[in-house]
Order: sequence, then structure tokens, then C-alpha cells
Amino acid sequence: MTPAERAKELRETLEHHNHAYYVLDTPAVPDAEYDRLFRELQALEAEHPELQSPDSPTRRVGGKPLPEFGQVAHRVPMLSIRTETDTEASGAQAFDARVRRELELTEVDAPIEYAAELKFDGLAMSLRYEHGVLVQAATRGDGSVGEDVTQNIRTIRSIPLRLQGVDAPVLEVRGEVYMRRDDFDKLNERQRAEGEKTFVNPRNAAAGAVRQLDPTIAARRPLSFFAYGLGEVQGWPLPATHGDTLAAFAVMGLPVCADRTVTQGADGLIAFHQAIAAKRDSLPFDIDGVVYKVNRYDLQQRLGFVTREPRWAVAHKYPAQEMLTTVEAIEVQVGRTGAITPVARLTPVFVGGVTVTNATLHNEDEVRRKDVRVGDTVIVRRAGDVIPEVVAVVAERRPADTRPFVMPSRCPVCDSHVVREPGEAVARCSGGLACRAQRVQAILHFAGRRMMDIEGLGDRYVERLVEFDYVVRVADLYRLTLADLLEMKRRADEKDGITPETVKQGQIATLWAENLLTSIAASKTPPLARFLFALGIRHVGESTAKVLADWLGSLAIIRRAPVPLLMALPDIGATVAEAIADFFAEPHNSEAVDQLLAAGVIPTGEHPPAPALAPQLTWATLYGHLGIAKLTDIRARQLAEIVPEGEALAAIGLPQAGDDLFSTPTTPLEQAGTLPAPVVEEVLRWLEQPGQRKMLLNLAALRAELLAAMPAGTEARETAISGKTFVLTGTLPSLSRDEAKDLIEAQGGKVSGSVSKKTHYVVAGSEAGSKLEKALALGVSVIDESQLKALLES
DNA sequence: GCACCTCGAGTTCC
DNA sequence: CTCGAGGTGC
Repeated sequence: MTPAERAKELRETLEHHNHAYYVLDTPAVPDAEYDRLFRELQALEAEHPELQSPDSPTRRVGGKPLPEFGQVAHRVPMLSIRTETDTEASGAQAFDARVRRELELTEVDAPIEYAAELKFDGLAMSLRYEHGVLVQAATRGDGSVGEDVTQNIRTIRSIPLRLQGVDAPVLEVRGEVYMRRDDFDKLNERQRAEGEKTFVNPRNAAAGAVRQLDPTIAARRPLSFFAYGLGEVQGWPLPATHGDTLAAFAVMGLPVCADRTVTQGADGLIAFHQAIAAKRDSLPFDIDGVVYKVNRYDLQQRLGFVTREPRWAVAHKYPAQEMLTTVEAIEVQVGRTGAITPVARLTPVFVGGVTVTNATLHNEDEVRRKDVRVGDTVIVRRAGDVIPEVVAVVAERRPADTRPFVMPSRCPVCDSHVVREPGEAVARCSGGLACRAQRVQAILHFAGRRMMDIEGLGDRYVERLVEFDYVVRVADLYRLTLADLLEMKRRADEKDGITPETVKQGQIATLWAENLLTSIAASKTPPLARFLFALGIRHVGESTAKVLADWLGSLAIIRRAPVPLLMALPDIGATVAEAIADFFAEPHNSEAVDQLLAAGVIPTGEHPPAPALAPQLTWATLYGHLGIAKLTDIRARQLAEIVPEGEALAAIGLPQAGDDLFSTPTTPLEQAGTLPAPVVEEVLRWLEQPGQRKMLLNLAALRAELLAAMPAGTEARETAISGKTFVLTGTLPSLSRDEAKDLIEAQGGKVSGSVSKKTHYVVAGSEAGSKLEKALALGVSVIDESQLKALLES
């Protein structure tokens, strides 16, 4: 191996260890081993100066002062604060009790005053001001000796080069250099645009910037600073408390984080901890946790230090948001639509406050992009949201003999071919309802709360009902008897090896079965929109189902509606319309619907078609939706002038008795001459396709039926709500999300899932998330539940 | 034709 | 909650 190759290898290894250490807090190797590799690289670079490069780990992080930077001795050592990971109440109480014990206070004494603040995720820094002028900035280093990074720190705009109203000979300000999340995103965007390496997280980016040898590069890295403590002080009158010092800092022009408080006793600390936990994700920068400090300096002094940690302060870390774990298996799941989704089974790991054992890998491309393999060590994140995500594979920890993931070519459940449409990301099982997995999912969907709302039908039982063939189609649910359910349960238990049941268990089983039957019976009169949603038609979710129900009004119409009619409805284009028409055209599905009706399921709320539909039912509009190539809206209108009715169009070009079938018949289209010949050709070609004439006649009949059924005029009741778009976020005090939605929709309002400029109101409850932020950013009015109620009543 | 806005679908954990 | 894809308005 040449020195160059070895240097490259060492750099890569060290970078990985750095990442594990600084980013993940889970060192991959012991420190001694790291040091050995680091020194080897240093020696190599010293021996071969041509191998030096600015991106070498020797120029960056390393925990020890690097020779390139001058060393700075801290006259007052930079201490680390004892960090505890216990969450919430217990930690704060334990700290308070410890402090009281040390101070020999008893219950009757007044609560101790604490300063509570954030623990920033950045780099500790000491700023030395002499006579109010910044003369030196140093990193923590090992606490006694740090690196002189004055040149780089001077480029941070929020750090004053001169303090206001301070002329003390020495005032050392301790604080944290960090990078805001938005600045971090912008920086990475720029790095990407310039083809440079991107950073893993804001802390890494900040660390890199501070240790940049070239201050002009450091200057381009958007860093920020918060002051939180004192170092050496000469000639500056010390305030009585830590809180007063921070206030004084702010007056001097130093940035001090506003998220801090002075509070009494353990209860105050707990309240702060909870308040910050709730807003952690919405802070503009990353934090590790919170810090509690005894506020009064005299008490701090009395408490003193244990080894090198102050007894008067403690940090409480929030659970790590990124952790390492291993991939035990990669399995695939079959969804309701047959989508085959790879899922990583992980060694359980506690991350972001919960134990994660599974993480979706989304699709084939995603697995390939990240190259996740069984046996790999991976970084798992639970960022801001709830859903765990595999961020990346730790390449160096890959065992030998791993093999890249391959998508199965056959469905693991039904052995049907797995197909992936060109241009689509998902692979699908082609088995349809013949696939047991899809049948199970279809039934679960049907029974779901927003659909038919059948309680007591969990996945375990649905799987068994399908496995033992009690339920093949959803309609079979309505034929189930108490005896069926009990027998099914007995067989399921038997198969699972569950011991013979006691009398009590038998009673519980009977109760479950009875409740389920009641719930099934209660589901027989669903609102039409829910019924449509429950059918599980592709591309038809809750809101499209509602559009169909609102506009066409009855199942009888909807199931006969041809594509051009469906496309006349709002938010329905060719893809969705075809999916709906195809669904009902499939005999299997049509039968299933008939069986449901026969079983006594009656969609409710059926009504005549909406009068607003009438303008959409002109032949000009409908022609435009036939899907004929080259027939633009304008041409469709011209076509309607020449052939004003669909029946007439259907009749065009039909071979007449005695015609030579091979000669082109003369049509009114060609005679009229308004339409360009290529368009006429396309229309004729379309007409010759099987089924189109019949479809046109059906469309004409249905159109006539709709127009006849429409009520003459309707008075739309105008309220403060009607026509307005609402977005709900957070938990409302008295209304559930569904209740609020129903109330708004009952008055003609619309409830949407995402905030945009078009949103009229955002109704925010407690623990509102990103939607509230977006509303504020866009200037959308934000109201609370009581204001919503006022609007509903006005 | 492009940009923006919605909706559908899939997923996890409690 | 996020991504991708469908729909629509400019």
C-alpha cells in the first residue's frame, strides 16, 4: 500500500469514527484506537507534505488542540455539567433533593430558586473581553487548554466585538456557538450546488466552521452564538445571581436565549422541562436538553464541585433522536392496493423516546439508494415526527457476505407476479383480491373507522376470518353468525396453541362476538360517501368519495357513470375517472356491491344530482372529456356545434345497408369543414374502437336522467363558514378532530389537511405542530376552538 | 407548460 | 407525517 492510499484509508476511517462520536454519540472504537489512527495519519502527513489536504481529519475535529491553532490556557476551567438522561419529573426532583440535602435545608425552608435554560447542541466557547473589547476566542478543548479560534469567531455577526458599557479589565463570557436549522439547510443547499460535501447536522457543520483554517471560509458558514456563563472576571461587579448575569449580558449586546426562566423548586423545573419538550421541534436550532442551575452565586459557592462537575447544576438530556442499530431482516408487506413495501426489522433501539423495531424502506429504489442489507448497522432517526426512518448505513460495520436486497418477483403471500409499472416507484402484487393479503387489507379498510366503522374487527381476527374462508368478500361479513365467530376463534386459538379455555375466557369470547355482530349490524346504513370510500376504489379516498356522493347523489348513478361524466366533476381527471369506471365495470366488483345491497346495506343520504352539475353536462364539455386525441376544448365546442347530441355522434359513420364496408362513409363531420381533417380522423378512429358508441349512448341516457332528476333551484344557505377552507391542528379542548370537521362541513365549509395561501382559517389546539408555523409564516388567520364555535353560531 | 395545491397511500407506536 | 402523483389555475 502506498502512503497516499494509506492516508486516504485513514482519513475515511477517522471520518467515520468522527461521525459516530460527534454525531451519534456512540463511538465505534475506543478512544485509544482512535488516537493511534489519528497519530498515524499526522505522522504520514508530516512525512509526506504533498499528502496534506484541507479536508483531512487532522485539520478538523479531534478533541485535542490541533497544532495549527494556538493553544489557550483557561484560567477558570471550562467545566462540563453533569448530564442525566432520566426524563421529566424524577430527575428534577432528585436534583432538587440533592441540592437541599447539601445545603442542609429542610422541608419548611422556602423552595430553592433555580435558573433553567436550554442545553444547546453546538460548541462551547470562551470569549475574552478586555476593557470591553473582544481579544480572544477559545474552544473548550480538554477544559484547561483550548484552541485559539479568534479569527473565525470574529466572523460571527451576532458576537459583539465591543461590549456596551463595560470597561472591566477582564470579562470572559462562556457560551455556545451553534448553527440555526434554517442556516444549516441553506448551507447544505449551497454546498450541494457547488458540488461540495454536505454536512450531517448543524452541530457538525458548526464544528467544521469553527475549526476552519481559512477564516474566509469560516465567514461563509452562518454561525450563531448564545452566552450562558462567566469565566475569568476582573473589575466587573458580580451580580448576586446567574439570572442577573444573563440579563446583564443582554444589556451589553450579547445574544442570550430567550427560552430561559428563573423558577422555584422542583415543580418549576418540571414545568420548564415539559414546556421545552413540547416546543423542542419548533425551535429554530437543535438542543440536547435543558440545564438547571442554582440561581444564587453564594449558594453555588457553598455547593462547590465533585471532581470537575459543579454540584449546583445538572443537564437533562432529551432522548437521542438518532441511534445505531442493526438490520435483522428485510421483509416485504403487501398493502391494500397490492403495493409491495420492504420493511427493515431492527434490533429494538430506544430513539426519540420510544423503542423502534421496524422502519419502512419505502420501495425498491430507496433500498438501493441507501444500499441497506441484512446484517448492516444503520442510523435510525425519529426526527420531529413520529415515523422512524433509516438514515444511512454505517459502511465500515458491514459484515462480510452481505448481499444486496432484491425485490421478490413473486408475491410472498399469493405467489402472483410482482409488477412495476414504468415510471412508478411502487411494485405491486398482480393477484388482486385473489391475494389473501389484499383481501385482508381490503376488509380492514372496509371496516375502518372513517369507512363503515365496524368495531371489534382487528387485523388478527380479519386474518383468521379470511384464512378459514368465513369471509371472502366484504358482504360475507353480514352473514356471519355467533356460531361462526366462536368457531373461528376456537380454531384460531387451537392453531396458535392457546390452552383450553376457562369458562371466563369463553364468556369473554362470546361477549366479543356479540359486540362485533351488533357493530356489523349497526354499519348497515352508512352515508353514501363513506360507503364509496369503504369500497377501496383506487384513487378514491375520503374526499373524492365525498365529491362523488355530493355531485351525483346516488350509488345507482355513480356505478353507471362513464369516464367523461366523472371527469366533469371537480378534482376528478382522467386517471381517477378511469379508476372509478374500471372498478364498477369489473364484474367481480359489481357483484360485490350487489351482494352488499342484498345483505341489507343501504347507503344513506342519497339525493338528486347537484344542480351545479348542469353546466358541466353540455355536450361540448362532455366531448372534451372523451379522451380523443387532438380534440382540445375549442375543437370539442366546434364538434358540439356540428353534432349537438351524443346520440348523433354515436350514429356517425355507421355502415348503411348496401354500403361497401371497405369504403369510407361520408359523414356530417367531413361535410361541415369546420374541424381540421386530422381532428375528424381522430374522432372517427375513436368511434371505431369497440364499446365507444355504446358508451356514448349510455352517457346520453344518463345525462338525460340526471338533468331530469335535478331539483329546479336551490337556495344555498350562506353562513360565515360556507365556502371557507379550514385546517385543523393540535388537540382541541372539547371537540375531537372529527367532530370539528363534521360541524364545519355541515355548514358548507371545507376541511383540508395542509395549509396554503388559500386557507382561510387554521384552528389550532394544544401541541399544534408545523401547520401552525406555516400558518403564521403565510399570515393565515389562526383561531382557537372558542373562536371556531363563535363562527359556527354566527 | 409550469407551479402550486391537494389528495391518496403507506407506515409506526401507544 | 411525508412522499408522490393527480388536478387545476395561471
